[in-house]
Amino acid sequence: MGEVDAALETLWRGADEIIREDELRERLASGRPLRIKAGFDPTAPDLHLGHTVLINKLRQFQDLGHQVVFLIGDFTGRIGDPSGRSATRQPLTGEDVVRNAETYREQIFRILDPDRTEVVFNSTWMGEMSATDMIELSARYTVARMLERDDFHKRYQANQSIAIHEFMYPLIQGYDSVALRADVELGGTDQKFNLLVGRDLQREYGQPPQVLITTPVLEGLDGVQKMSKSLGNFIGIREPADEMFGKLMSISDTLMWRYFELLSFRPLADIARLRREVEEGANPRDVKVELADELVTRFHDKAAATAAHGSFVARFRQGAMPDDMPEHALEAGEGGRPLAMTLRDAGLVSSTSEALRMLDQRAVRVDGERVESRDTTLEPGAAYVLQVGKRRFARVNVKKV
RNA sequence: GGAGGGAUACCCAAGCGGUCAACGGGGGCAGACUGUAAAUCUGCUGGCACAGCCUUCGGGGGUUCGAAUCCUCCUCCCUCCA
Repeated sequence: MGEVDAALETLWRGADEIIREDELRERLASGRPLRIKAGFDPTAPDLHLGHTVLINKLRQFQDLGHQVVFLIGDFTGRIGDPSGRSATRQPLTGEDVVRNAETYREQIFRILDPDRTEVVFNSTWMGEMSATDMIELSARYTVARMLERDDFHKRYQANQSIAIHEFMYPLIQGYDSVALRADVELGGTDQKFNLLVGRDLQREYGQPPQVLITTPVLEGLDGVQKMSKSLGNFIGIREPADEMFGKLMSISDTLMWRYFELLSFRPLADIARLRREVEEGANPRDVKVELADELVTRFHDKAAATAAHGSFVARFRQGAMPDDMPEHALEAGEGGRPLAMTLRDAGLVSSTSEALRMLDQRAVRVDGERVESRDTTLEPGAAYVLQVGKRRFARVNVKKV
């Protein structure tokens, strides 16, 4: 198998579509470093594993010797949100953008090679466009073609409003490719239309059209909905090692294979072997541990992963307490401190009512001993380890008044 | 500009004068079990100084012994017509 074939095979992994493969092959064969573009929203710089599917692909290109152009869409971000209804969204200031960009850097370089990454802002060229330039750009695309985009099409059919400026976003995104002379652009499957506009505009401006690679949307911890911060089903790449490890262990045995395919860097043959082993009776838990270990190592380091594994086993298999837990010093009134209130004040539950429910459900432990009575009080002058469920701990020092 | 429809707890969604702190589902949490914070089963899912009390059904005012349920005004959303 030739070098180009090997490269293509790597690039296909976890990719949804490559448009067009023959063009990509040709460019890879040219031997020159290609310019690989990926655009990011200037807001929400808290990246999670879902974002890394695409970033991993950028990394693969770097490993093959190509240059990544990490585009921050600050121009569009400063104008407002494209999807009509969220008029309340605050436009970002220049300072916000700079700060967010810094946060991006800090995060993406856990995966990307800084020497082969260029971070650019589209305000650099968009900000200088005159009204004339803008109209010229708009003249290169038609309403009918815009309406090909699924969401525009549906809204148009359903007689829902489409603001004119919404048409501008794909144009601007496409023009970015022109300005950057992108060879390849990566995006989620939901970006396909916008990416295609880039191809058309490049042709309009006399450039060879970029190759598109779309990456699938990663499911969140629930295994059904896409991973997103707002749905709360995400694993942030800046999360502490223990948390990351635990969350990965909490995904279902089925979802685990999807994560292997899209997030692991292990060869596909390895993964196929693991799958076979599980089918033949190996414990899927142990395979999941390997996945958790690899990913925690990537975003922290090997030592952190080992430690996280250790505390996971200790806590969930052997019921041990975590090494560090939040501590609180609280005062007791006459006759001790009611446990329910204390659980609330220590932040283990959100209300005394919830504390009482937890007591009823036999979920509360004090110093490792299960407590069920609603009327339990804690004697002043001592420290206690309080636990709700398997994961919530706090150390409380009850002081005499 | 005109005519209708809607707004219920984290989300979806019942309820249409008392038995409603409000059915059901999702999500979340907990317990059991277990080879995992998998799967499965069960329970819980307004607040409080908790066998009682207090505040919730878009907002205000009203009718009534009693309202999420009826009347009225207001706000917002949607559909159709222009």
